[in-house]
Amino acid sequence: MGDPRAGRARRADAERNRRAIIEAANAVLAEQGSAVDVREIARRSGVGMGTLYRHFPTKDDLLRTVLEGEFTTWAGAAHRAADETDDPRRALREFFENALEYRARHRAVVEHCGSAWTAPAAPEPACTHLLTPVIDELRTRALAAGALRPDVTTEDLALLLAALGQVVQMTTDTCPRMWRRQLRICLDGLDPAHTEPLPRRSDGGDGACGGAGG
Amino acid sequence: MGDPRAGRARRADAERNRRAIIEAANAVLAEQGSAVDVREIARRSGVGMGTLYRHFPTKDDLLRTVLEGEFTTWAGAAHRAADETDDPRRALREFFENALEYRARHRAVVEHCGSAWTAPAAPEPACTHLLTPVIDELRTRALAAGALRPDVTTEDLALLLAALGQVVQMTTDTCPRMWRRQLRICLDGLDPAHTEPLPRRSDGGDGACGGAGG
Amino acid sequence: MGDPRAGRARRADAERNRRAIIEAANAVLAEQGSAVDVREIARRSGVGMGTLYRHFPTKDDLLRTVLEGEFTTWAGAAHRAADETDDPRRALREFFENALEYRARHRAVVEHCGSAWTAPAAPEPACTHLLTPVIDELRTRALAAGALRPDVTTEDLALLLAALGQVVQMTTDTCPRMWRRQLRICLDGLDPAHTEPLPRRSDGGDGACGGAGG
Amino acid sequence: MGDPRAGRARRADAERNRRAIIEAANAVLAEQGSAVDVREIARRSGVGMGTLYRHFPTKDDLLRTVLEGEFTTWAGAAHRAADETDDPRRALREFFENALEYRARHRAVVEHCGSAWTAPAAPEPACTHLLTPVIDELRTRALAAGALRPDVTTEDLALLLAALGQVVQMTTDTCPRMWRRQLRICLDGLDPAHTEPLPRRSDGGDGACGGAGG
DNA sequence: GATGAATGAGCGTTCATTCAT
DNA sequence: AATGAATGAACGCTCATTCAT
Repeated sequence: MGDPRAGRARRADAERNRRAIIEAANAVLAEQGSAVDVREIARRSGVGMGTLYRHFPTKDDLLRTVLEGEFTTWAGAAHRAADETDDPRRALREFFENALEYRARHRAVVEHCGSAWTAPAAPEPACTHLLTPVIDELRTRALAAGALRPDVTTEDLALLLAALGQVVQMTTDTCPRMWRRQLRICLDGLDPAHTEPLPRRSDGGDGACGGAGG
Repeated sequence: MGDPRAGRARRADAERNRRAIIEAANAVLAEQGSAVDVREIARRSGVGMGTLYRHFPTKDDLLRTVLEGEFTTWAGAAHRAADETDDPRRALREFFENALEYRARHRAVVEHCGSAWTAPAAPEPACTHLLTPVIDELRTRALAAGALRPDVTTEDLALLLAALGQVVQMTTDTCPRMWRRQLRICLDGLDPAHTEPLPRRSDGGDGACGGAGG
Repeated sequence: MGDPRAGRARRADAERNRRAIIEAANAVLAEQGSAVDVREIARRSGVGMGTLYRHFPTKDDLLRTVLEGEFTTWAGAAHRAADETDDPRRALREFFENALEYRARHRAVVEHCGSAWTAPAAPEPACTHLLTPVIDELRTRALAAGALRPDVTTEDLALLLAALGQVVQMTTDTCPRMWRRQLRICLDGLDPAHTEPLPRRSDGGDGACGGAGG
Repeated sequence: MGDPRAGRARRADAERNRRAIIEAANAVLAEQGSAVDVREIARRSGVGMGTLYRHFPTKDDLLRTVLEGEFTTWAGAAHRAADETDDPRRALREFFENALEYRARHRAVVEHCGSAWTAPAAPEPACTHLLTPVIDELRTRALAAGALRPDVTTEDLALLLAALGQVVQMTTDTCPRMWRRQLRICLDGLDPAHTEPLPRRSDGGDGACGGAGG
């Protein structure tokens, strides 16, 4: 009680718990998707339900935190990889390949890849959007190098990524290398040799889908 | 025995109910996906639980019936549309467009589009597979006309369709015409101008993913 | 409508249906006990639910009818058998043996053998009680021949029969001849060599259990 | 971690609940048999459904626990009573009397008394079988004292007990002392004065009913 | 701060009985 | 009179969240 380090110890403990929860949740969500029982996460974390709910007042909060973490580290790795690659076209291709090889195994990640569009006003500001800067960087560089259709937007690439993520999920158990074919098709479709402009995001009108996109 | 219309009258009424259930279920499943409460379907059908379960002994049976119906009419419409179109490339494009415009609004349909791969041995013989013949026909014709990369399989096209269906789901509320862009990219990627062969479905070995592929 | 035989034909038809229902119900109740689904009975009868419920306004009514029938034919057969047997002791033994061999296979019969005591005022006047006269006849004759403890009542014998019926049910699948041992024990216990009087049915007081007992 | 009493305190409360559930379940099962609604048990326990299902993951588990408890205390009491009684014949009689007086009121107990035979391989290892040792002890002692027919097995006694339990159930409401008469008859039938051997459990053949019998 | 027991609305399903035809 | 479809309360069970300790 009077020990001034008690508070600190608590803090440290709490922080350890928080991390344990996130880590366990990450594993479980990767394996089983976001429909898992919260108990399973608590069990794997080694903490009680109360602790879990103290740190994350809602299952959704936990989910969001985990996904933010995943997307953040993902974005970081992607950024570094991009910086190491000189050829912008190859950088883009490898970004997709790595994403689909290493991230699309994570069921909850893939499940929520589309949430940025599904519920853009929902309290999920940071998730898919964390990836946006990297994708945009890759896009800009590829564009500058003439390695990408000129009117491809970041959103386009993000949506293609999400879509191919679903393909990975669908086929991973029965035909794990299948997605490489669809990826190739998409990448080829992004080739600047295709000169016809892509359809407008909207017909005009007011609802121009919010994003600046380009 | 007795009035020959008696049996039929009953039948007619029951059939009306059956259809009402399927219709309501279809609507509900389209809106909310396959996780809905059966009671909601019963409510919207205007029938009691017992009636629903008399017609469909299991929620899954109902689901399957609805989806089979949906896929069957879809396949029929696609077939007719294909027959009316001379240009094989345009036929393929319009198949995708119609599919994504009219079918991909249906949450349960999209949810189950990947089940052929996820659980190929599951008791869902007729669903995605109902579409296979049409896709294969379109593919063959496009191939013959030199309007498609030579090694594109029916599976490839089905997976692209499923993937783009997810894009529709993701964007339909916030940017309903968005998917047309990703579709264009994919279609362009299918162009025979891309001469490099697609990656093999598998690395060799025994697990060649089962499908003949086409 | 005007045909005077129409009514009769209906009657005949109805009677046939009624008998079909009873017969099917008997079979089903014998096999599966009184917890069966009424639909199963209707199915096996070849009639619709409405017909079944027209003849028997309640599952319980049907049950009662079936059981009354069973008990009646049983009682008749037992009566005839008793008349054919001179030795009263043997007659009693064979009554028990036949009952347990041939009747105790009927699950619903055994289940309801005790209902005479469980709910004596219930609307089940005729069931176990249909057997009472035969048992009483056997008892009287055995008593007269000095082949039975003097104060054994008809109720005593009926209860022993019900109890042994349970034994048959318990053991029929795993040890089908087992009940003969317990029957022997009971029969031996009924031997007049046992001179000590049986306990009084009640402690006196008013509730003398209703029966005259015999 | 932390207060060592914390775990225990919870435990104590949970234990109280667990006991409350068992007690309430015991009462309800005694009154209404094993077909009761689980909600009724929860209600009477004063706990929610979740609590009940936390302690007993299945209705069957609860049932089993209650019955095991009931049979265990019963067996214990019977054992102690047997040890206090010198006269083996009287010990056997009093065992039956106590069993029928105090245990056979319990509907679920009586319902499951026959399950050892009905479903010997079912997941009910401990129930009727808990009683076997006591019965066997009583039998052995009675046999040694020449107070029992020589070829009476433990199974015979258990089946007689189950059968008489049914008699208690049948008569308890309308003639609560009735069973004493049938018990006397059975006990008299067990007298070694009856020298004729009991029928064999089986006709020979292979299916010798599994039990060693004793 | 941590614990994990408790809560209860909700889910998929069954079945005795009623009723339109 | 016969049919069998319709009804809906009830059942066994799950799980996101709360709360006493």
